[in-house]
Amino acid sequence: MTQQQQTRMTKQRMVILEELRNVHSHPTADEVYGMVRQRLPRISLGTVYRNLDLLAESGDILKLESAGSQKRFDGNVTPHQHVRCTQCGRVGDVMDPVLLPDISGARAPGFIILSGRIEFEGVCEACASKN
Amino acid sequence: MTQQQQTRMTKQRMVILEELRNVHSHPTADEVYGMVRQRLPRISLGTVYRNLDLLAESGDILKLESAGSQKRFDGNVTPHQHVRCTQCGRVGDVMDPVLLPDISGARAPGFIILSGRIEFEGVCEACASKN
DNA sequence: TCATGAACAGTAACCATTACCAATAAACAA
DNA sequence: TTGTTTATTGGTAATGGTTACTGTTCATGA
Ligand SMILES: [Mn+2]
Ligand SMILES: [Mn+2]
Ligand SMILES: [Zn+2]
Ligand SMILES: [Zn+2]
Repeated sequence: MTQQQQTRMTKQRMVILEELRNVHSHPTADEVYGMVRQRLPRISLGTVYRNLDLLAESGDILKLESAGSQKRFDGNVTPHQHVRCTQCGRVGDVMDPVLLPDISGARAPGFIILSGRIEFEGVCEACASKN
Repeated sequence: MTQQQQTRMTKQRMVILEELRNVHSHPTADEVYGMVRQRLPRISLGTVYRNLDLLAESGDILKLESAGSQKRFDGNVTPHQHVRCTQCGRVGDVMDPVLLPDISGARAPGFIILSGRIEFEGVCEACASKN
């Protein structure tokens, strides 16, 4: 009989979650680190990474992954979609009815398709004004 | 007046392109390295990375940056879509009419949306049989 | 208040990818 | 064919993001 491992609500975990819920910027782990350090100056980067993973695991936050750029995190877990700036990697929310793609006809040899999601790409204002 | 830099077709670049066109597995850079080394045992991993980038730049191959820890590469540049195994990261082709999502109504504050693409997720046969 | 061990800070290790550089070899003109 | 130019190579060091380790701390329930 494996004992269910209990989780403790630490000050660090609390602050990380609060800070993530207060912004719409989809920060990277080191950006979260910078935000949280204003309130907990002695927190370590490893603690930030560990808690971001645990919070994503438990469904309290979203982990946005894309190979080649660093992971980003989202305190808003209500269903919505994202745009990614192809130049700087910044992520924004898409303000629209979440249109789920019809994947009923999709076949892929050697794979069982479980879900489909639209990934938007574009340019953020900061990058657009640079060009 | 900047001189246009010319590109040379080296044996290494040739073999990398050929090997990529011969498989449907969407290999990672180190997997390409393993494939190419059978024909060019003295090739270096850096050369593989450099050429994968150049070939993607010139449009001869695709660089797939979907979620996962490593980028993957595709010698098939005809329009098609991909599934990614959420357990092992393997990527497969989706055999279906390419349904481009309608992004005309999509708005994202602070972003200019340029394109949208369906990301399929699922489980590959190898992982499915493990469960 | 105390005992337990989950979580911590600090730091080392890891892994994918890039950068560097002297040596090599495509490309092209003679 | 031969020589010249310089893009590209192999080998290796460096980078950047993330994860692993370890002794100490502190959240939690008895
Ligand atoms: Mn979001
Ligand atoms: Mn493909
Ligand atoms: Zn940008
Ligand atoms: Zn798999």
